[in-house]
Amino acid sequence: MARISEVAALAGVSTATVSRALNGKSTVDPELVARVRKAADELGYQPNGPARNLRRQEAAVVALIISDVENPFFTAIARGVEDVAHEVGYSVVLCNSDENADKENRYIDIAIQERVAGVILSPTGTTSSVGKLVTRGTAFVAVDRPLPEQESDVVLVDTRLAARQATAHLVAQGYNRIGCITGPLGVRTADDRLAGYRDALKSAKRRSTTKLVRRTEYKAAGAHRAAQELLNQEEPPDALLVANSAMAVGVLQALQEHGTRPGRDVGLVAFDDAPWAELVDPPLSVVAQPAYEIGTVAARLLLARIADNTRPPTTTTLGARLIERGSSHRG
Amino acid sequence: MARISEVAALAGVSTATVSRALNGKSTVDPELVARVRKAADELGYQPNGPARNLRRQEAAVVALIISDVENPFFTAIARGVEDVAHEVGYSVVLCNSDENADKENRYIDIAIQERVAGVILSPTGTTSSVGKLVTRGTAFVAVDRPLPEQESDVVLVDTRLAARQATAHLVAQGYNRIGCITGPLGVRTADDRLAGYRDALKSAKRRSTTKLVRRTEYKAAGAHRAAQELLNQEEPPDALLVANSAMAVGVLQALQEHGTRPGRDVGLVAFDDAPWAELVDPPLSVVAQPAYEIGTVAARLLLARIADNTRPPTTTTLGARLIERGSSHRG
DNA sequence: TTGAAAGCGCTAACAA
DNA sequence: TTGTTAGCGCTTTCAA
Repeated sequence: MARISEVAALAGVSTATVSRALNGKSTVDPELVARVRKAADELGYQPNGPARNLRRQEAAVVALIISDVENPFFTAIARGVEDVAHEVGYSVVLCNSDENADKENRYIDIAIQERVAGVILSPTGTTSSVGKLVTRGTAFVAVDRPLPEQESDVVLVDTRLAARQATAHLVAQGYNRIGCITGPLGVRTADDRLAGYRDALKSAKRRSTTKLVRRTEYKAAGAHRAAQELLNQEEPPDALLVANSAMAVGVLQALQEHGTRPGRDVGLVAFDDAPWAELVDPPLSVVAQPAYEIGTVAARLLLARIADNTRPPTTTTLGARLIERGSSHRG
Repeated sequence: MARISEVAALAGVSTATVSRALNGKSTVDPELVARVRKAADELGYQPNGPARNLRRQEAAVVALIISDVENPFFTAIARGVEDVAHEVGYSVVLCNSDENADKENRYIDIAIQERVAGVILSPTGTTSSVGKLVTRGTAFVAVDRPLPEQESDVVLVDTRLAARQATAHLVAQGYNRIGCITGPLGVRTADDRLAGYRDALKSAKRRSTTKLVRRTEYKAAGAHRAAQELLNQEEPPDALLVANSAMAVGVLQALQEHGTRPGRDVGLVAFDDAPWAELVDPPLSVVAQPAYEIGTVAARLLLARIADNTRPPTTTTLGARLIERGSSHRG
């Protein structure tokens, strides 16, 4: 593979000039730039990234560590990040932590080792290994979930309020025994959605009982089991707040198997506006989160922090939007 | 950030010994290994990746360039690749080409610059810039779609056969005017699915007419328009073969708006077994592709090629499976 | 405006 | 088994 010295030789200049010419540095004779370009093209020259990054002590790369590549909420965030990062010449590498603290930790180590310019991550929540980033001074931004230590920029959705509104909507529709299927204990969004659900029951003067609450992985299978359990209880719920769209799949399956019709028999609101939400019968009421915007905001914050790591940390909270459809109406 | 020389100083050994100890090289006194480990821990030492990669002339990274991060088919491939790569200590960086030859090209350049060990990609199909990889001797494997030049390993699904079987199934169910909504001209899977559709019509002695065929982006919006057009024709189709699950969303929407019931009014089979396929009414018949397996096979082929780039190129073709559900039955 | 040369941090060849 | 040292390819002072 061609090296910079070969380009220099072919163009009849020094390697320093090649470097300057190719990196668009101010002061190079235009004629030399042309000669260098031509030589580089002829040789199919591609700069050696590791060498460049070693010398520069930083790579124009941001790492995005998300907890589930198969969750459209996170892939939408990824698009937001990409679009902003690419505008300013950064590459984005996507890493899938799978809601697993070990994998998260591993990817953080890799990000540090590769000397990426910054990291955006949705922390798994447990013993966040993010401390390493802080001590090393690597710029980073948390998305979707705050960090326990909270020493950084973070982009959140007011998910507790959204859960409260969704639950209040179910109350207003006349449902009486409203249940909740949410994510694992310790995952902040899961906790917040549960808290919002309880907030709403409280202001409606409903008793909230743990019998109507289930916590499970943010996946279809867990939610499926949880819904089955709830439905088979002596006093089953007549409505459910479901904490994400993968879970909604499991819940809808369970309802189907149980011969229970959403809306009429069991009111339903789920987080995340999946593309298929309008296709099921009745259409699924959802809490739509501004995922793409989370990504763009996070990327801009990260770029600002890369430029100046002394900025005070900020918290950006975006709103979610309840979209009422048939699954939360008795009619 | 701590350097290897600091670890060496603290442990009272040379940098070479630190390097050997930390990389698990055969011959180091166990006692020294312990001392080095301790020193490294104390300093929070993380090796400098660019320096290591520069020296080694290769990074233990494989780049996976897929055409749509939001398509579950590709994210499932990504999981397969990850699982295999991680087993042998490689990291995977995921890049989203967005079905855009420029972005694909850009990511290929980056992969070359970063000296990744190998590349797995679903080529956009046009003027594949993959040639660069070949000339540079970077290992790579194509997935989902073959390359025009075809000088490499490739993992495919027999999508033409699958399309043929799906169409034959619609014929067998008594549908007469079967249409097809497929992806853009030049995208191989789109072409193949159309060809399989035509194969089936031919063996069933049905006339195939371009009036019942539409080509569009592999997205919901395009398929939605296409379905509307088809339905508003004088002689609308009474069945449709749809080339992926994002498109199926658009088509189902169009049918809903048109007051047309899948199965009874318009038979429907779509590619890709989305998690929601069983939730719509009637459940959607699909062609399930072995996406995860594509990923694992591709990753293993890539590893083999990294180890030995002189292997003859292979083509692996996996089968797809037709899952008949309500949307392709008149009853 | 250009070139010579140092040096980023690591690994591996060679020497001891 | 361990240490010394060269050098991976680039960018960037410093000098001309």
